[in-house]
Formats: sequence, structure tokens, C-alpha cells
Amino acid sequence: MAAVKDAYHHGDLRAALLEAALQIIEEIGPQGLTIREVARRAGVSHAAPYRHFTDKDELILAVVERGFELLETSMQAARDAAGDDELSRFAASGVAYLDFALGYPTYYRVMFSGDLLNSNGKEALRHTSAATFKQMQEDLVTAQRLGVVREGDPKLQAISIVSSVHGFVSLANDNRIGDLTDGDADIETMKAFVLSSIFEGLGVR
Amino acid sequence: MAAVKDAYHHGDLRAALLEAALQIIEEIGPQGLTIREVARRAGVSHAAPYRHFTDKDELILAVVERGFELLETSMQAARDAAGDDELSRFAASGVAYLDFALGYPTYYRVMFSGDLLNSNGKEALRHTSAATFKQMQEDLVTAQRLGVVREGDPKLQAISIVSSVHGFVSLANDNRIGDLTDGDADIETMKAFVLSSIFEGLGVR
DNA sequence: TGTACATCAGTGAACGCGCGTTCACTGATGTAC
DNA sequence: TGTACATCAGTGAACGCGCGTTCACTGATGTAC
Repeated sequence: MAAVKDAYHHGDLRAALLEAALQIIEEIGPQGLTIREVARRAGVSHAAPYRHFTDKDELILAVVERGFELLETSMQAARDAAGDDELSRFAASGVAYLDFALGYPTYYRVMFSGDLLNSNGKEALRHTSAATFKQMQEDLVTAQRLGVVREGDPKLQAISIVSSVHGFVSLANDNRIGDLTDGDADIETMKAFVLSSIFEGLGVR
Repeated sequence: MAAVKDAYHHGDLRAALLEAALQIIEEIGPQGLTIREVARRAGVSHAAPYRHFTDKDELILAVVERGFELLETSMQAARDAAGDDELSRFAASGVAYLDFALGYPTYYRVMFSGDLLNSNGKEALRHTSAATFKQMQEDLVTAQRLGVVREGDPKLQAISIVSSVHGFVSLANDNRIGDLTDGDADIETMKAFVLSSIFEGLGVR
């Protein structure tokens, strides 16, 4: 809705284009994301985006990168805010992940749906998510050592956690949960329940 | 690879087109699914599919329907094979669901990704999945009554189960699990672990 | 069994469309003097 | 402060492409007699 400031020398067209891209994915879905529509929403000719991105994939990748920055920042902030207790820090970053996914469903979708990216983008994504996954396993090993999480293969435990979380936010973000429950659903209650089920499964005490 | 039998009067072009559609989604992804490519793979002109489907959406919907038939059949078969014990029947149908999703990842993707369907298709999907979900809740109520599942809101329990399962198969089918674990992953072991985590979370005994 | 004919599955040319990308251009902005 | 000029962000026309869909057609098949 933001009025175009100046026809010429937009100011920050790059950011406006990324914003428009998110908006499109949110309203129409990933298949509606075209350079021309992005330009349209930014109030600019369809050739203008090429001043800022060499091609469509680069634009999408820029959205993904911004999303990962946001995610990493908020997970780190949650960790820091949780103090010194390892389990608290671990739980806090998990909750932050969930909050990010539920609070920025469009980012989440772009970052993890995969359908949008070409192979280069997927490679970048692979590295980032592998790093997060490694971190998670280390946290689990620590938690096991502290005796707050059941002994077991941390890789399997991590897969199980990621499955629950990814499944829940995917369902929530696709509005599938409303379908399943006939609208009789409080997302916060469900979030809490899913989290407690995860902890239950890990044998957290 | 199957040779085209006859140029004219194909025999069962309809089935061949559905088969081709699945193949495309498997190899290229949903965004590669076009009427023209489907026709190409079936060895037929790009106008031929219109003898069997009024438009592209109808073709996709036909794939989805065949997928749901397969799913329902195999879940019912698993139930029947599990005997009289309610909990066994419930667990068996859950395992059947997982096996379907992992054994027919392409069907699963078409059926649950949502990106492929227009609004009519989504409506059909909504009804089917709502019915399955209702059934699941009834099973949980029974299991609670029998004292094998922890007391609690069956809707929340069901959401938690569906989240885990959907998350796991989504990750597995997108090859995301290989990314996360550097290929060091046995899908069967993971499947078993995820299932046991679900039961753990439900307090099954 | 043979023939005439209706049916209907598949053909191939054509349509309009929106896409990604390119290119010569224009004119606003910033800077050196 | 004023002027000349280089820069470079955005324009709009144009390209080739693959898409979904339509349409008049053709020729193989099935059937009535």
C-alpha cells in the first residue's frame, strides 16, 4: 500500500522488491512469484528489477537469505535471554524457531518449501540447515550428559523433533489445521501441546 | 519407457496420462506438470488429453483421487489385518499411513502439497482429510477409554500425531533428511524412532 | 462373412497470454571545478 | 554558489518461449444389416 516515493531513483527499490516478493508469496503463493509481478507491486517497470538482481533466482535467494538472518538472530536472542542453563537455552531456541515459523509463515515457506529455488539456492539452503541440525545434536548430547534428556542417538532425537516442528508449522501455515478441526482450534494451545509432546518423547525431566 | 501401443486408439490413454503426470512430478516437480509435457510422455499430441479431461485441473484431481483410493484401501487393509484389538488396529493404520507416504512419495506430494490444486480440488481434499482426522480422534477416545493412551483432548493429540507424521514424510520425501544427516541415515530406523516418539508422547502403554 | 456408416480418439495448426530477459534510451542525481 | 559532465537507476519496446485451450480434420474402430 506504501505509495511509491519517486518514479525515478526510488530510494530503496531493492528492499521494496524483496518486500513485494514476500507479499506475492503470501497472497498468491510461490507459483505467482514472477519478476513482472514483483515490479508491478513495487510500482516500477518490469525491467527495473534487473538493476538490482541479475535474474529471478537471485531475487528469491535474497529473500531466503533475509529470512535466515531473521531466524538466526531470533534464535540467538532467545538463547541469550534464557540464561546459563543449557536445557533452558535449548528449549528457548526451539520455541524461538516455532515462533519464527508461525510468526513469519511466508518467510518460512520460502525458506523451506524448496519449490522456489534452483539448484544453487538449494545448495546454500543445505549448508545452513545442516549447521542448525548439527547444533541441535550437540545440544541434545549436552542435555543427555546433564541427565535431562533420555539417552539415545541424538541424530534420531533431532530428526524426531524437526519432524514434529516442521509438520506442525507446515500444517498451520497452509491453513490445514483449520480444515482438520473445523476451525475449532486455538493455535497457541496446539503449539504448547506439540512442544510438550516433543519433550515427553525425549523423556525430558 | 513403455512403448506406445498404437498411435491411434491408444487403449487406455487416460491411465497413461495419469501415470505420466506422476512421473513428471517425481522427476521435475509439481511446477513441471503441464498438459503438454504429460502428452509428450504419453507419446501423444498435446491436444489428445482434452479427450479425457476437460482441463488441467481435472487431470490433477484425477491423480489426487487415485492417490486417496490407494491410501484408504491400504489403511483399511492394515486395520483388518490387525485383528480385533483396538489399539493394534489404530497403530496399524498409522503405520500404513506412514508406509503409504514413504512408499508413494509422489502421490503423497500431490495429495498434500496443495500447490497443485485449484480451489475446487482443495475443497475435495478438505473433506477427505477432515474425515480421516475425525476417525483418528475417535480411535484416540477409544484408546483412552481402554487406558492405553493418556487422558487428554483427542484433538490436540491428533494434531500432534499428524504433525510428526506429516513433518517426517515431508522431510523424507524432499530428501531433506539426507541433507540434514550428511547421508548417514537409515530411513527405516528413523521411521521406527519417530513412531515410538509419537507413542511415547501419547503415554501409550 | 462382407459392406456401409456412425462414432469418437487422436492430430496438428493456430490463438492469445504472460513469462524472463535484453537493449538502446532518458533523465535525475552527485561531483569536480 | 554555479556549471559541466559522468554516472547509473529506471523506461518501454521488443525478442523468443512454452503454456492452456480450441478447432476443423482424419482415420481407425465397432456395429447394423
